[in-house]
Amino acid sequence: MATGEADTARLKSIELEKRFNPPDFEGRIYEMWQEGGYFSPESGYSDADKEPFIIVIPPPNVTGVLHLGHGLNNSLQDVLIRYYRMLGHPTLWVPGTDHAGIATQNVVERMVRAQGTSREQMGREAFVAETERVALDHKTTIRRQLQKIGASCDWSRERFTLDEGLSRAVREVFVALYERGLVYRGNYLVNWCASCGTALSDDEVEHAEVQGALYHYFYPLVDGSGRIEVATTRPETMLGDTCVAVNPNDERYKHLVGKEVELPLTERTIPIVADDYVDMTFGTGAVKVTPGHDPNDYQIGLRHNLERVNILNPDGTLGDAVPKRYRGLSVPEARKRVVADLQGQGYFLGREDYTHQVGHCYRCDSVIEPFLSEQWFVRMQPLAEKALAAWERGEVLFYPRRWENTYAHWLREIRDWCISRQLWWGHRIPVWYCAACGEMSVSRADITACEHCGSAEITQDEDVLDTWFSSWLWPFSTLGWPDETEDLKRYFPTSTLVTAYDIIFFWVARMIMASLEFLGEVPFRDIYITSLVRDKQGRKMSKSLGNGIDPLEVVDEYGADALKFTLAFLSTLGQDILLGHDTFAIGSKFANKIWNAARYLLMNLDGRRVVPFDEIELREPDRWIYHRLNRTVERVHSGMRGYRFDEVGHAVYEFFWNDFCDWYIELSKLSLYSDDEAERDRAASLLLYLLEESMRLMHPLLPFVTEEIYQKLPALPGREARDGSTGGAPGLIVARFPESSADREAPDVAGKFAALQELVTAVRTLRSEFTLPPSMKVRFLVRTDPGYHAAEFFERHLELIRMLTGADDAEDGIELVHSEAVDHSRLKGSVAVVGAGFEAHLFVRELIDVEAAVQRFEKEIAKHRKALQRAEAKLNSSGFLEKAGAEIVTKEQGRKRELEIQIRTLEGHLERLRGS
RNA sequence: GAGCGGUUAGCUCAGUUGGUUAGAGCACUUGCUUGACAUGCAAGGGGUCGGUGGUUCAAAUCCACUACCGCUCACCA
Repeated sequence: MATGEADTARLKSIELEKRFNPPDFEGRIYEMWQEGGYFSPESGYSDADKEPFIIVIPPPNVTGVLHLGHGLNNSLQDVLIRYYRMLGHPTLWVPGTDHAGIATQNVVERMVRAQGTSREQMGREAFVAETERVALDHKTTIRRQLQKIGASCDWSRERFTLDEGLSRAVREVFVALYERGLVYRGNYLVNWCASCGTALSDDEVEHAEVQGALYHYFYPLVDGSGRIEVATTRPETMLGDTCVAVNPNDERYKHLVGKEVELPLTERTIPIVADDYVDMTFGTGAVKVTPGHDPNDYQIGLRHNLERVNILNPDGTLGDAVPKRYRGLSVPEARKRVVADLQGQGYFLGREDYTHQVGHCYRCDSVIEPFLSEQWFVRMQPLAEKALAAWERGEVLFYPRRWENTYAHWLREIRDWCISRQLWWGHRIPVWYCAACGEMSVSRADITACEHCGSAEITQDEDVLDTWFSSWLWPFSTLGWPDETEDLKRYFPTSTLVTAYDIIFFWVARMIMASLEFLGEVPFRDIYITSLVRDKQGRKMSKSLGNGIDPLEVVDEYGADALKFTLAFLSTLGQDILLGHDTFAIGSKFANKIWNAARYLLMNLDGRRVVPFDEIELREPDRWIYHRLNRTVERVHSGMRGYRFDEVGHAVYEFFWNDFCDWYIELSKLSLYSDDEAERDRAASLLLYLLEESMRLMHPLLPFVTEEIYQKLPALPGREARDGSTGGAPGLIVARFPESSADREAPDVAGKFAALQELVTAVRTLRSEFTLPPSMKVRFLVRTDPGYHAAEFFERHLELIRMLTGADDAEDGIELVHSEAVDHSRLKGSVAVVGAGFEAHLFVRELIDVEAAVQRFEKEIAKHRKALQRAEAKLNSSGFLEKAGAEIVTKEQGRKRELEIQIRTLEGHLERLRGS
């Protein structure tokens, strides 16, 4: 560079706030990103030849606000998005929310009840309008929260499952599946939640063990020839019994098959039938059968052509099918009365405690009743087969792999999907029933006349569709399907799905089904299953336990970077994360470290000139740090590719803190404060280049602090931005991600530098053990074995060693000797520390406790002897010598030699110490 | 009943294809106002890898059995 330009290129020092305070810049930085349009795949900062990288957000429910699970999930999505964006891929993260039918309706119902009204009083239209208002509110909150944690979603593409376009997708799919015979309507036994007032799919029922009872009683034979004893956990259902079943091979009952029994408490008589289903060994071997209220009984009923008696009303009370005295009672009330009546009338035989599994509503935890009703279903078998085949062909990959079992198992055991919900909040089922001809019309568009007879006397199905019936279309409905939009062409299929394991079949498997059915391909290739967030005791975070952590509070307290970095750092593949509030100190401390390192470097720029990188002579310590950086870059890339966020976090943490701050910045002080102007420029420039590259490397994990620092950096010549301009990118967010390169590899230098670190640490350890404060300069002599690989390296970096060990500044502060041994006379007054291939003698004998030093040596010798024994044992074993690889044997031999030397050396020192 | 995961320092977790003295963060001990950082610097102590048996020259790492913890799935009245 021409010296004439020098003055104009002189830098001023740059001030960063002394205190690292994320709120000072996070909001401003996010705004800058948004205004720059960087969140869009068409930002102009991506490479034309690269594949787009697309994520669709798992849409949070509009029921509430984000919890820490969302914090984790979205932080990791942001890490991926930012990484691929910096790699130059057109990158799109589609945000949005889910209308969450039951949950949201429940929330709003509670709200209106608190206001003294009710859903029924308000009427459907007003209630839905109110729900829309609440949903909008929550959508706004959720968006703000995602922005606060730094999510770089493309907000111009935000979607909601009830949007016009997505609703059209829902209709298209419903009607198309109906046309293909995959959607049907029928009167079947479904899971009914009386409290929510709706049917549920099988997957929405959670089984829990309940302490109940097995009630025994009998039914008398009509012909008076005897009786048959049954046992049940649900005696009240006997009011809907339509037969008693026994096993056809059961000798005890063979003669009774075909006979009738009286059904107590009712006026009815029912037959005894033979059915293979009945287990002769369980209970009495005779089963009361209620096809209207038990799935097994339902099957028996089909086989024997039995009547199905529905004893319940939709609200869970007993209905008109039962005798008057039981009508209107709740199930528990009815159970009591039935048992009491059976006792009163002499049918009751006793009860025994019995624990069994009972289905509960996943939303409200009420007991689920099998309930006979008219519902819409999806025939899942054909869809499941496709989804299974796609997985078998390797078209989707789970991280970690073991979740594929969950996926495959669910698909193999697939059952039809009940999709109607007796709710008001959701996609209204697009079916109209005609009062005139009795036919139904299934239509993509709203209709005003019956498609069969043209009558206007039609009414739309009152029910709405299961929320998941819209969620399963999310990866393509958000991109515009069923229209053939540009987005759909460009950005479907997406790249990676980041979600939790509890919705693998609710959502993940179904999305794959829907995509295969309607787009002909899987919606994403990689499925990253996040860890589950728990509290420090390992309990699931929940509202009722009050042990949840609000991600926004974490952001307020520590900053969004701390949230993101900590979660990534702890995200090992398939392990739950235990978190307390203070856990986020991990990220917070690291961000603080970054801030302060940058602050220090930038405050020391006054009068410096940035030397173009190509003109800088890289010396050994520089080659060492670039070697370390190169290895780190590789670790980061492989960690990102394998969704090993913990690896990525640890890699950058170790590099930046341990290598760069603890060693490189420290050693650079020698140059940075030298008298030589050119040397200072050289050092400052290298530090800036390293800082800049570190910011790029760490940006996905700590986007805010790295961007803030990046914005403060002076222009660095030779750094080309993604848009072709020089001196850097307009935002770190679109700067180039570091790539590893072979010419940065310097294993030889790295090995020597490690030796230097070993020497420095050894000296420091000795100082520390004898409490020689850093301010006390010491004099020492280093002897290296002949042929020691780092001998000349030490020679070349004597000043460095001097600085790092706190050695005396005098000419003879450190002396290096390369020979087998040192004259004992020269070691008077020293105490030694022994390393592999070298020993250091510190002349501090009069300052230390000799007895302590003796003990130290004894301990050291004992340790080495043990290791030597192990090595010798190996080398004496013929098996080892014959079968182990030559390399390993050589290594072991070298190790043995080294230990022998060290022990001999240590023994010599010990002797001299004792003799003094 | 079936399947899956976990069991490694006081705590929370890493540990690639089996190969030297098993790592990290936190906590702990000691010493430091060392030209940015006490959210810091330097140094240190602390595990033989749940148990048993096996394969191997060699196992935290592979195999079998077993114990405990957790999760998921499952229609036995």
